[in-house]
Amino acid sequence: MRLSVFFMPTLKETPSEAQIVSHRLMLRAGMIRQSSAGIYSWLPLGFRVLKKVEQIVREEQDRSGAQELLMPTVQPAELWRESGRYEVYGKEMLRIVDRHDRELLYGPTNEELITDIVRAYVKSYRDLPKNLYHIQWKFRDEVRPRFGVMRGREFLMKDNYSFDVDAKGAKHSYNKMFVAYLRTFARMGLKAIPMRADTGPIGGDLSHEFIILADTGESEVYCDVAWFDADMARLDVDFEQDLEPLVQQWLSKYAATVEKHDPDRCPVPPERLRKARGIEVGHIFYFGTKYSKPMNALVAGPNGESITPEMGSYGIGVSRLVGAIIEASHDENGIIWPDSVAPFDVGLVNLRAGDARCDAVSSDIYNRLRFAGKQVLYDDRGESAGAKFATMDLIGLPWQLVVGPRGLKAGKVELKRRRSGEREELSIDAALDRLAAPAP
RNA sequence: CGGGGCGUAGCGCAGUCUGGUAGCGCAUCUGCUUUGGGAGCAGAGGGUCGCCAGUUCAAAUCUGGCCGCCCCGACCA
Repeated sequence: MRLSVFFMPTLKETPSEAQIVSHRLMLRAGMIRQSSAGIYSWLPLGFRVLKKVEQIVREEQDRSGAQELLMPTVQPAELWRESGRYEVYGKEMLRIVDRHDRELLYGPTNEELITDIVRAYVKSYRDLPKNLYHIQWKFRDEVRPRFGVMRGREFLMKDNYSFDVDAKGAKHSYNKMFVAYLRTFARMGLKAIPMRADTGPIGGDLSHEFIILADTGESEVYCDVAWFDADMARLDVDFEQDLEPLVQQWLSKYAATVEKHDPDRCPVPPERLRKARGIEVGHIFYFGTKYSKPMNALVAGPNGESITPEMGSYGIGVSRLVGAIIEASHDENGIIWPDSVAPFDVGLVNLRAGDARCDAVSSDIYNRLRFAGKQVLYDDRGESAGAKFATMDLIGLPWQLVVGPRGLKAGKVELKRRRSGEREELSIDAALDRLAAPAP
C-alpha cells in the first residue's frame, strides 16, 4: 500500500479525551474514530490489526477442535425469559422493539441462543461433546465506557460454548480452552496470566480470567513473582489427551483476582506475592446446567434416560486485545507491534520522493517484497525525513526499510527493527533476504 | 446514578470573569526553496462559538432549559 493513497489520518497532537496510552496511540495512528461513547469505527489501519488478532484467535480455536458458526447480533427477548436473565441482566442490556412491538435485544452474550440451537438438533449423548464458537459484535450498555476500545459498549468478542454429557467431559472441554488460550495469547506476544476468578452473574464454580499485567488495567490482581519471568512459549499438545496435569502445572503458580484472593489463605509467602493491576483479555467458565436445565436442552442417554448437558463458556475480547497489545508494547515514539498482528510487515521509506533513483529503487523493492508475500506500507510522500520517521515509529511496523540518496551512493539501504531500534546498512538484496527470513 | 470538568475550524487551545467585527499553533490548499529524525518563506481557504429559548441597541461572553463528551466513584462473563 502506498502511503500517499492509504487512508490513515494520523494526528501529531493527542486528542484531549484519551487518557491511556493505547487510546492515545490508536487515535494518533488513525486506527479508530469514536462515533459515540464507547462506540468506534475501525479505520483501515486499525481494522487490519483487528482482523489479524481475530484470525489468530480463530486458528487456535479451530486447532483445539472448536467449530465456528455465526449467530446474529439481535436476539429475541423470549429466549432470555426462558433462562431468567431477561429481567436479571438489567440496564446493561440494550433492548429494542421492532415494528410489530416484538421485544428484541442486542446480544451482550450468547448462552441462550446457542443453547436454543443445540437443543433443537442435539438429541443423543452420542452427539456430544460439542464446542461451538463465533466471533461477533456484542453490545453492553456500560454505565461508563472508557479507555477507547478497552471498555467500549460495542465490542468484538470470540465466545464459545461447550456441551458435554457429564462433569468430567466438561472439565476436559474447559482444559482444552485453557490451553488454547495460552497458545492464543502467546502468539500475540502477550503474557496473559490465568487467574482464579469470580464467576459473577454467569454462575458456576470454576473460572479463570486471563489477565495481562499493566498499570492501566482495571482489575486488581495478586500473583506469585514467579509469573514475572514465566515463559509463555506456545504449547504443542494433543488436545485429546488428558490436559489436567498440564493445566495444574500452570496453575501451580498462584494468581488470583482481588475477588478470589483471600490474604489469610494465600499459599504464597508474602515476600513472593505481588499486587498488581491487569487487563482481562479472556475469561473461561464452567457453569454446569445453569442454562441447559431451565431451557430444557436434554439429550437421551445410553439407557434412554434424559441427560442435561454440562456447559461452559469461554470468551476472548478481540477488540480489547488490540488496545491491550498496545498497552503491553509501545515506547515514547509510538506503538511497537508484535510481528504476528502488525498491520503491515514492513514500512518502506523513500527519503527523497521525486528523486529518480530513489523512486526507482523504492518502487522495485516495493514490488519485490509484495511478490514475496510481504505486506508493505510504502511511504512515497514528499514529506521531510523527520515526518516520515515519526509516522513510521508511531504506527510501529516491525521493520523499516529506508531508501535514501546517501545510502544509494554506496548501493546500500538501511534496515531498522522497530522493537530494538537496531539499524543495519545492507545491500538491497541482503535487506530483502533478511526480511524474507523468519523473524528472530 | 452521585460528584467534578469540558463543548469555539480536522486536532490542540486562547478569548467568557468585565457583552462591542471570532483568534493562535498544528493540519489543509497554491507557489518557490528544501529533504538522513515531525523543514523555510510568501499567499489562501475553512467556524450557524453544542442546541433551543430569554435579557440586551448588541451575546462565544449574561440567564434558563436541553444535548453531547471526559474524569472520579458505584457498576462490570
